[in-house]
Amino acid sequence: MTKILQRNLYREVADRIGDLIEHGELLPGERISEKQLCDRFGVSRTPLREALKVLATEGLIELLPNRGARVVRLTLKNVKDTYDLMAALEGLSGELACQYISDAEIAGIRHLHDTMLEHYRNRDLMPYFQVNRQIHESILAASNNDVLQEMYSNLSQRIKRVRYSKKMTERYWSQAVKDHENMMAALEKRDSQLLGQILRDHLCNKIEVATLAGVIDTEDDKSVANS
Amino acid sequence: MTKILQRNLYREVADRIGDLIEHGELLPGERISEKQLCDRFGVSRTPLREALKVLATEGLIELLPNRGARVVRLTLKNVKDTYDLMAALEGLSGELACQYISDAEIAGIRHLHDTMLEHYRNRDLMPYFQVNRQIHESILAASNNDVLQEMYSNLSQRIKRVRYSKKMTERYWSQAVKDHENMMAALEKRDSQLLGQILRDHLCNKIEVATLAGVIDTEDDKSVANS
DNA sequence: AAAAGTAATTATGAATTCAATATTCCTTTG
DNA sequence: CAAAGGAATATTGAATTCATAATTACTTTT
Repeated sequence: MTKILQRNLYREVADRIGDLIEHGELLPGERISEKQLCDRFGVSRTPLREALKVLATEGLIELLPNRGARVVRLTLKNVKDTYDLMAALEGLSGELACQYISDAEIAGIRHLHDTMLEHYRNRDLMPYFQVNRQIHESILAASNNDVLQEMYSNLSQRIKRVRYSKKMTERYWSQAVKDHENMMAALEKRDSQLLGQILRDHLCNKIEVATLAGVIDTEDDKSVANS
Repeated sequence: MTKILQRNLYREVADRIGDLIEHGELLPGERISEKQLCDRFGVSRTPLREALKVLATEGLIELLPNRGARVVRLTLKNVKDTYDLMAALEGLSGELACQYISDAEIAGIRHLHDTMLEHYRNRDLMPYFQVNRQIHESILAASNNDVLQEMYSNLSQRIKRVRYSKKMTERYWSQAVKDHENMMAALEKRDSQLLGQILRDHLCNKIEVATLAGVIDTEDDKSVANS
């Protein structure tokens, strides 16, 4: 059932440019020079330009006619909009998961959940986040909706580079854990409406938005004055 | 506030290929010949291939390495998945719209609603659908979430070509109209939770899926046997 | 010296060319 | 006569080339 991954050069290049953006080697608002990237990757302009077009449709860069491309500058509103959307998608994933998930899968998620609680008790932030993500991904996978998963991963991609801000107040954290307790209960009862509701309201997302205000691109970084 | 629409050649070509797919001039599973389309549009292969890459990202075609491209074959599950997702997005659009919508905008939608009822009373199916769509689009626009709107229109694009099936049983139709009455009421009260719920459950979508079974691409049309 | 205008340079947009892979058609063999 | 093998053809993948628009550097003028 493993998908045949087609390795076109353009896709390879697009992924690597995506990495550069994610890791901050290409900065928001920064002009992307074709020649520079061609030299860097050792490819000609043809596949590189194809990659840029794809990245533009994926929402990571924007194309300025006759003036090249630049990394999309994420505004606070933009990120907030994206999180709202992702919350809705998570809600749907929960509803659908309840319909399709197997006992074994639930058991797997229960295990992740318990592991996460352990990390919470030890206040191990990074492992907590990692398992947390695995839980959400497991539910998404159990949703049995390919289109949903595709969309979610696209949105996730877009905001990856600002998602590192992992500050977490005790108050928010304990609430997030409570949410997860409720999620787990709803999932084990296969209560699709309830799980959907919890996931839509799960404030994990809102927390991040709240803590993001300082991280988001300001208006005056690498941008060139445009007419 | 009107966006400067960039008119790259590749984007133009992508749109026109999209039209060909929508109108059934390129059939699902059909092999897309680059040369043929180049001649048709009078462009070279460079912008055409860029267009194909973009269309693949948008989910309208699929690229087979070294074997060209072909129109995505929509399965019933695929369409169902897409509708589920769109319903979730509509729900979100309703929730958000309640927060941001102005009295004037509500009045506008009320007017559309009354017009739609008139078409329903006269059993004018096409005008009914048209105004119906306008209502949903107005709510979406009032959501004030650009990312949401972008995603929705992409999904909409994908299934456009099977969305023509406009059969409608009396029973379903009257239920859809009732849904709309409730929507209108929720919107005028700005009850975001309620409107969200109604839109998620609005069976307009499910109707179409139900009537689609016969329209969807079968497994044996234009496809070439692949190893 | 600052601003405006113009030439030179550079970067992008698109077509063409070259290389590699797949497909077709024909021949050969069991 | 069917199936397998191989040459010829066509198609795709990627680099190069040509054309056009934008940017920069320089000159001129006030």
